[in-house]
Order: sequence, then C-alpha cells, then structure tokens
Amino acid sequence: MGTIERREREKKQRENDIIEAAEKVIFSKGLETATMDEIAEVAELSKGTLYLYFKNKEDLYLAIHARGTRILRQMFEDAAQKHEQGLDKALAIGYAYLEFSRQYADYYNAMIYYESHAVELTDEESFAHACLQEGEAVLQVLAEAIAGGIADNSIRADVDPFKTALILWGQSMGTLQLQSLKGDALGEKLNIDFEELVHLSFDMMRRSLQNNP
Amino acid sequence: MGTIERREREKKQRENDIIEAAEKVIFSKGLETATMDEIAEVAELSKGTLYLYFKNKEDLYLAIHARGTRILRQMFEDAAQKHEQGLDKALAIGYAYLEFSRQYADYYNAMIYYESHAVELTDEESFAHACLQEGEAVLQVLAEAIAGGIADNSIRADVDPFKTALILWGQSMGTLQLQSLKGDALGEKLNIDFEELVHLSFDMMRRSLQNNP
DNA sequence: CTTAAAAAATGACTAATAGTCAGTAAATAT
DNA sequence: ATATTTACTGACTATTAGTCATTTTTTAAG
Repeated sequence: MGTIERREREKKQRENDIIEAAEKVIFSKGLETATMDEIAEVAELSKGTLYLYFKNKEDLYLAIHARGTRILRQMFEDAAQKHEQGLDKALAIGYAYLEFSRQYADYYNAMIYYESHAVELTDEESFAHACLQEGEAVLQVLAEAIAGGIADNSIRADVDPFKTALILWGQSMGTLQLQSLKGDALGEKLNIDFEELVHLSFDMMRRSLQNNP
Repeated sequence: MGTIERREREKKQRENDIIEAAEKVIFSKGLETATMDEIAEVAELSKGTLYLYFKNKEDLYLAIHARGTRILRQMFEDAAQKHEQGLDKALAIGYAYLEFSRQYADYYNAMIYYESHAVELTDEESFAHACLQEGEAVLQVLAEAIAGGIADNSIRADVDPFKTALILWGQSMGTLQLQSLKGDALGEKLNIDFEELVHLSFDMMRRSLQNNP
C-alpha cells in the first residue's frame, strides 16, 4: 500500500508550508526580528511542530537561503547561455547577480545576512549542507564560463577557472554588499551613485581577466 | 577649579575601562555569545552602569569597531608611505588589510560581523557615527594613493579616485571575507589555498588599474 | 467496527539575556 | 553640617529560542 509514500509526500508538504510561512515573516521583518512564534502562527501550527521539521531557527533560515541560491543558479545559467564568449558569459553572470539582488530583493537581503557568517556544518542532513552544495553549483557555473573563456581566447590563459570563479564571487559579493549595506549612508552623504559603482566594479573585473594579445 | 575637567577625564577613563572589558569578553567568545552581564562583571561594574556609558550592546560593540578601524587606518598610512608609485601604494594598502586580519585577528573577526550589517545612524553622538567617520578616513587614504597613481602615470587616468577606492574596498572586503568565513569549509573540501587566492585577487585588482601605454 | 500502536502535533514551561528604573551611595558645592 | 548633583546598583520586566510531557490523529491488526 502507498501509505508510506503518501505520508512522505505530506511531510515534505508540511516542511514546505513552514518554509513559506517563514519566508512571509522573515521577508517582512528581517531574520532577527522574526520570531518562531510568529512563523508558527502564520503556518497555523504550534511552535513545537516547527522543531519537528527544523533543527532550529538557523536551519529554517538556511532552507530559505537554499531556495534563493537555487534561483540564483538558474539565473546564472540563463545569463551564461545568452553569450558566446567566455568573458562575456562571466560578465553576464556578474550582472545576473545584480539583477537577482533587485528582482529577488527579499531573498537577497535575507541571504546576505548569513552570506557573511560562518555556518556550522555539523549535520550532514541539515539545510546548511544543502546550502553549501547549492553554493558550489553556483560557483561551478561561473568556473565553466571562465574555462570556456580560456578556450575561446577571450580570457587570459594563465588563470585557474575555479580559483578565479571564487575570487570573482568574493569581489562581486563585496561590491554588492557595499551597495546594499553602506549605500544609503554613503550615497546620501557623499553623493555616490552605487549603481554606477557596480558597473565600474564589473568593468574592472573584465579588464583583469581579458586576454590582451 | 579643575573639578569639571577631572570628572570629564574620569568619565572617559570609565568608558575606556568598559570598552576594554567588552573587548576581553567579545574577543574570547564572540559578539553574540558575549553578554552584557559578563562584560559588567569583568569591568567590575553593574550592568546598569554600562547603559550609562553606552546606549546599548551594539553601541558598545561599535566603540570596539571604531578602535579597530583606527588601527587599520594607521596601517594603511604606513603601508602607503613605503612606496613611491600610486599603484604600489594601493596594492600595499590591500596587503595591509590582509596583514591587519592576521595581526589583529581579534579586531578583524569582531569587525567583519558588522562590516556586513546595515547600521542605524540615528544619533549623531553614537559610536556608529565615529565608526562611519573613521571608515571614511580609511577610504581617504586609499583614494589619495589612487589619485597619486594617476598623477605619476602608474594608474590609468580615466578612473575616479574615490569611486575606485570604494570599489577596491568592497572587492577586498569580499575577498577576505570569503577566506575567513568560507575558508574552512571550502578549503578542506576542495583543497583550496586561500592565502594564494588573496594574492591572486590583489593581482587582478592591479591589472584592472594599471596604466597600459 | 474496535482497539492497540505509532506518528504527529500541542502549548505550557524553562532558561537566557537585553534593557529599565526606583532606590542608594558618593562626590561636590553651599 | 547640609543640600544638591552625579554616579552607580541590582532586582525586575519583557522577549524569545528551544524542550518535553501530554494529547490528538492516523494507521494497522484482529
């Protein structure tokens, strides 16, 4: 009988319901202000039940993070596909990240919180693990673009694709963080257009990679 | 009579004592695990007194942040002074940041926590303001190096010094964050040497700025 | 259909901790 | 010696993550 399979499905569904409720609350009030009690209320479940499905608040948060990362990877893949040359693909991936931060601002804002925190990876089954795995997949898309760029001579041949992908990731993260976290304070005070800054930053990355014959 | 002046001095001293106690506790257990009760105990004061000198926990934390930023600026200035060419100065500043993260790991680790958080700037008198001001001074050192580099032709002339300083700051922050936060997880798993990554990252920045005749 | 066992869900409870404030003590001025 | 101002105290409140004994619901067996 398919009872067990059905229960499995229902369990996944509940898990999903909880994540959805957590998104509603966390997207509207931020991770730190959101409480497990409120998430439980929105999910129409008791708080105790949340802990049957998620180890703790961070674990639940990371489930959201993993979702965002999945969207991001899709956007990276789409962006890369639109170009022929590897260098163009890499740059398009950078702009896809910018686009993600705009189009999925809720995810992006929630994600940067822990993007800049060390996460414990004790449990193999935890969502932290799912996050790391998704993150690696995202990097892989970028690394492949770079490898392609070396092959088609748009990117200088003396760089290592994966290491360079990591560096570009770090640099882009830093650039976007600067915009989203310090943008308001510095922008008003010093009259800086952060949109322009992101473009300039990506342009610098392009210069640092392109193959000058 | 100099009573008022002396009292002013003593007040500053108390403030300092509290910051010192907070450093001890926060450096040893991290910002989130450190409690105001424990800081009060180390400072040999009651918790209530802490709140006479600091608006809240974050304010106290930002006082530590401001101290770290002051050290960082000094290191930036020293690094810049050791070189003639602007591009070399800028690069040396990058390495000074790396050196800071090593030599003052306690400060660095405490600082990145909020380096990646938006900080409310409601109160003009708050330490958040001192932090922002110090941060701008740090950026100024870098911006001057870049302006010098344009003047001496080591850096291409079509960049804006301050905007470029901001970008380099963001990119460097991202690179170092990648190392300090994801270094352990990715380093072991994928056998990546993050020290090398930082060097490669700085090298890319150099390429993106240098004046190719 | 009845009942025993298993699974899922509950919510009152604990522990931890940031921040407050009425009261006390110390320092200073009169 | 006394009044006033300043500095400090610590018991108290409010909030919230996480727990667990109990209850409700679902499934399996006779």
